[in-house]
Amino acid sequence: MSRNANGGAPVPEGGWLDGEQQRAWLAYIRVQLRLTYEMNRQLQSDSDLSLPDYDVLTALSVADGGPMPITVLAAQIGWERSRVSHHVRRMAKRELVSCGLSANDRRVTEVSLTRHGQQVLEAAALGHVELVRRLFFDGLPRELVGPLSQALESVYANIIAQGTLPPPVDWHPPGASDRRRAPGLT
Amino acid sequence: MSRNANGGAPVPEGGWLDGEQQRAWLAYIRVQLRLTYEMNRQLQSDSDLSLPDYDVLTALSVADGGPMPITVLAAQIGWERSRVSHHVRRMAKRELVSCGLSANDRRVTEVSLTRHGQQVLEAAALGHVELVRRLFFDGLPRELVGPLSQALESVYANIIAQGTLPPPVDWHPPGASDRRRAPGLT
DNA sequence: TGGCATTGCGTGACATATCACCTATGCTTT
DNA sequence: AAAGCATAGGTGATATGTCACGCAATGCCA
Repeated sequence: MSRNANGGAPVPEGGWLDGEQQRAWLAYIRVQLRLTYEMNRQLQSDSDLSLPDYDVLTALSVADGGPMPITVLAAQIGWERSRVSHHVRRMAKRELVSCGLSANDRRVTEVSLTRHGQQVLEAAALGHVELVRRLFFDGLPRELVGPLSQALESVYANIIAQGTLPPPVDWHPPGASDRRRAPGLT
Repeated sequence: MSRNANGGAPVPEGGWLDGEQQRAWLAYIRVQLRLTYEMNRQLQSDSDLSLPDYDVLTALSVADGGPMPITVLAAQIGWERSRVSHHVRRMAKRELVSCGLSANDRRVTEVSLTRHGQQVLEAAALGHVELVRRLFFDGLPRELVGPLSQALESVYANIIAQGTLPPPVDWHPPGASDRRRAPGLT
C-alpha cells in the first residue's frame, strides 16, 4: 500500500493522503501503537490494572466517583455499551467498582467507584503519570505542546461530528467561548 | 485523580503534568480511543478485516510482502511476539498470509503476504484511507499538519529510546540528515 | 565435542472484546 | 390501559490478546 503509482488502480474518493498527511499519519500510528503497549504494560506490572481498567476508573473519578450509568460511561471512554457491561462486571468482582440499579429508572445500572477502587487508582496514577511524562512529554519540545493540543482537539471535534459513537455527555462543540477548563484527566 | 490539591498525597517523581500538558494528553487520549474504535469498525464492516489484521498486512506490504520473521514483524507494529504468532496463524488460515521456516536459521518463521492478502489489503485501503481523511484530516487545519508531525515524531523517537520494545529494524534516530523518505504507510 | 546460556517461536489456560440477540422498562398514543 | 416502539443493559458464543512456559536451533567457550 505504500506505492501510489500503480497504473490506474482505484483511488479513494477524496484521493490518497498527500506527503505531509502521510507523514503525520505514520507518526500518529507509530506513537499510538507503542504508547498503548507501554502504558498497558506499566499499569499491569505496577498496579495490577489493565489500561482499560484504568480508563474506567479515571472516568468515574473525574465524575467524583459518583454513580454513572453504563451508557454514559461508555460514551465517555468511547466503548460499546456491552463492552462496558462485561468489563464493569469483572471489575465489580475485584471490588474496584460497584453497580446498582437506579432508583429513578430501573433499566439503568449505575456504576460507582468503591473506596478500594479509588485507592487503587490513586496509587496507580503515580506510576502512570510518571510514565506518560517520561515517554511522551520528555520527548516533546515545549513549544510544540500548544500546537499539538490544538491539532488533536480539532481532530477530536471532527471525530465527534463525523463518527458513529455518541458524544460524551459533557461535550460541547468547540468555538464559542471554549475556554472552560478540561477536567484534569490522569 | 483530577484533583491535585489533596493534602500531602504522594506525587509522581517528576511532578504531575502541568496545565498545558494535561490539555494535550486529554486530547490525545480522546482522539486515540475514538479513532481506534472507528477504524476497527470500518475495516470490519467494509473489508472483513480487523484493525490488527490491517496492521499486519500493511507492515508486510511496506516490506514488499516479502518474507519477514515474526520477531521483526512484532517490532514493526509494536506487538509482543506471541501475539504475532497467534494472530499470524489465524490469518494464515484465512489465506491472508503464509508462514514458512527460514532456510537459513531454522528457528525462524517467515511470514509473507499471499496474493489474496495483497488484494484484500489493496481493496481495504480505499475505505480506510477515506475514513482517515474524513475523521482525521478533514478536521485538522492545514497549518497544523506540520507541527503535529514534528510533535509526534519527537515523541516517537523518545518512546523508542525510553521504551521497552525493541526499535523497528529500519529505525534510525532522528537528527543527523534525517531527510530520508518514510515509507508511505497506508 | 560437550555443556550451557540465548534466541525464536509455539502452546495452553485464561482474560478480554465483539456480535447478535434477548429482556425489562419506560414513553406515547390511542 | 393496551399496543407499539425506543432505550438500557445483560448474555452467550466466538474471536482475540496475554502470560507463563516449554522446546528446539544456535552461539559460545572451554
